[in-house]
Amino acid sequence: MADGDLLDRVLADPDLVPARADLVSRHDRKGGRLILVDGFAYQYRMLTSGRRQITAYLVPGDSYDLDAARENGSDHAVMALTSVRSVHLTTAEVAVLSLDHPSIDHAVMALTSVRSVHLTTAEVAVLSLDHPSIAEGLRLVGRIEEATLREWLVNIGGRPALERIAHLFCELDRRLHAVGLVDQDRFEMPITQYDLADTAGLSSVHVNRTIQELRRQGLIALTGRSLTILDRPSLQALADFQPRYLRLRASA
Amino acid sequence: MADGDLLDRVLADPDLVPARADLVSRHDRKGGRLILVDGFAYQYRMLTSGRRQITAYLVPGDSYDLDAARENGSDHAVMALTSVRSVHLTTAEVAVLSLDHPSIDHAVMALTSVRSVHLTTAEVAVLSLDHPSIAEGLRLVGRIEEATLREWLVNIGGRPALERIAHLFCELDRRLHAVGLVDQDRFEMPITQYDLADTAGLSSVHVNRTIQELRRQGLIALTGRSLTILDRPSLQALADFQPRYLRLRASA
DNA sequence: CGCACTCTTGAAAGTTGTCAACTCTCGTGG
DNA sequence: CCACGAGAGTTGACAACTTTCAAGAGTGCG
Repeated sequence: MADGDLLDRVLADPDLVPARADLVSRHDRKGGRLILVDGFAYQYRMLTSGRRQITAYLVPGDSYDLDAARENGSDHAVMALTSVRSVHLTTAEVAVLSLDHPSIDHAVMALTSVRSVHLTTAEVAVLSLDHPSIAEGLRLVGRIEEATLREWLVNIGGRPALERIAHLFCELDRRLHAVGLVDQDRFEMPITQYDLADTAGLSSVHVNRTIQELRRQGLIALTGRSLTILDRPSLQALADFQPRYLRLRASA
Repeated sequence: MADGDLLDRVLADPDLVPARADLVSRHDRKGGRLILVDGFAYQYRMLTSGRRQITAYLVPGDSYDLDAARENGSDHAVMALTSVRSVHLTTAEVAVLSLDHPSIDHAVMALTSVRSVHLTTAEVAVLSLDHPSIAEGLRLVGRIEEATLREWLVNIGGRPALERIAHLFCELDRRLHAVGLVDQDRFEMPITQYDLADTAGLSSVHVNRTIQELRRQGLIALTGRSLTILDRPSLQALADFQPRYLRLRASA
C-alpha cells in the first residue's frame, strides 16, 4: 500500500480515550508515541505525599514522545483531560511512513492553523531518524518542550500566584491560537481549578481567589469551560509573558 | 595534526573565568558550547521583577549546549559560581575532533569517577552528528537535562521548603559523588544561601531557617562551603528523592 | 430528581516573606 | 599587626501570602 494511504488510514482512525483515563501510564513499556488529534491531556507526576504535579499540557496538534525517548518507562504519565482522540503510532508505522516523506519543512512544525497542524504534526510522526530533516524537526519539538518546561520552572519558582496563573493563561491562549482554537479572544479551556492548582503549585482554593482577582481587574472572563481574554496586553504585562519560547509564527 | 592531539590541546588549555562572571550570556550569538573542567556554574534567568531564577547547576564534568541547540540566543545565561576552568569549543573544533572518535559508549556518558568524566564528557564534545552513536550520546545528555528540569519543577511546585532544600542537597550529593567529588559523605558546595533561595523559589532568610531545621534534625552539617550528609537515608526519605532521573551508575 | 463534580466563600492556622540589625569570616590596605 | 569593608550567615518581629477545613451553591448528566 502507498504510504499516503497508510497516513490517511492512521489519521482516519484515531483511538478514543475517555476523560480522566491514562493515555500513557508510568513505566509503560509499549511506548506512548502519539499525536493528539482532538481534546486536551496533561503530563503529570504523583508524589508520595499524594500531591500531583502537572508538568505539561497537550492540546490538539501536540505530540508526545515521537522520538521514543521515553520508551523504556518514564517518571511520569499522561492523562486525558477531556475525552481525547489520538493517534498511537507503532515503531513499524513510523518506519513505514517515514520512507516516503523525506522532506518536511521543520519550520512548519511550529504550527500554523488547526487544520494544517493536524496534518503537519501527523506528518512529523511519519518521519524517522533516517531523514536528516526529520531528525531536525523532532529536535525542534524537543527544544520547544524543554524551553516550555524551563518557563514553567521560572513561573512557579519566581512569580506569585496572580502572575503565575496569568502566565499560564497567556501560554494557553497563544498555543491554542496557533492551532486555530481561539475565537474572538475566547477559547475552551477544560481545565478545572483543581488541575490549575496542581499545575501552578497552589491550592485550589487559592486558585479560585486568584482567578477572581483576575476577573476583578477586568483581565479575563471565565465561565464554565470558556475563557475570554478581555485585555491581552495588560494580562501579558502582568504575567511578564514573552511568547518567544513557544516559537510560534507571528500570526495564524 | 592528529585528533587526539587536538583533544589534548583543547583540554590542556582551558579558559579561566572568575567567579560571578557570565560564561555564556543571554542572546550570546557566539554559542556557549562548553565543558566544565573545574568549578561550579549555574544557568539562570532574570525576571523583570528583578528576581533571579536558577534553572540548573553545572558541576565539573558537565557540559552546556554541546549540540548547539541554543546557538542563536536563548532565554537564559550561564554564570560562574566559583572561578571556573572550562573548555569552549568552536564549531570547527567539534567538527575536526568528531572525525576520529566515531564510537563512544554513550552509557559511559552517564558519568563514573571524576577523572574519567573529564575525559569522557570531553570526548562527547568531540563528536558530531555524523556519527550515530555520538548523536545518541548527545540525545542522552539532553534527556537527562530535561528529566532534571522536570524534577526541579516537581520539587518546587510540589514540596514545602524543608523537603525542597533536602531534595536539592540529595541531587548535588549524587551528582558530585558520581564525579568523585564527595569524600566521606562530605563535599564542597560553593553555593550561597542567596543562590539556594533563587534555586528553590524561597527567600534567603527562609532558606537559612530551613537549613537550620535540617541541622536540628541531624540530617546534615553545613559550615562554610562544606556540606556533610549525616544521615543519607533519612534525608532522601524526607525529600522523597529517587535518583533514577540522573541516570547514574550504581556506584563510582 | 438526585448524585457527582466543580466552584465559591468564610474563618482560622500555617508557611513564607520583608525589614532591619547584628555577627562572622576573610582578604586588603594602612 | 590591626582596622576596615564586603559578602555571607543569623536572628527577631511583624506582615503578607497561602493553605486547610468546612460548608454551601451551581452545574450537568443519568
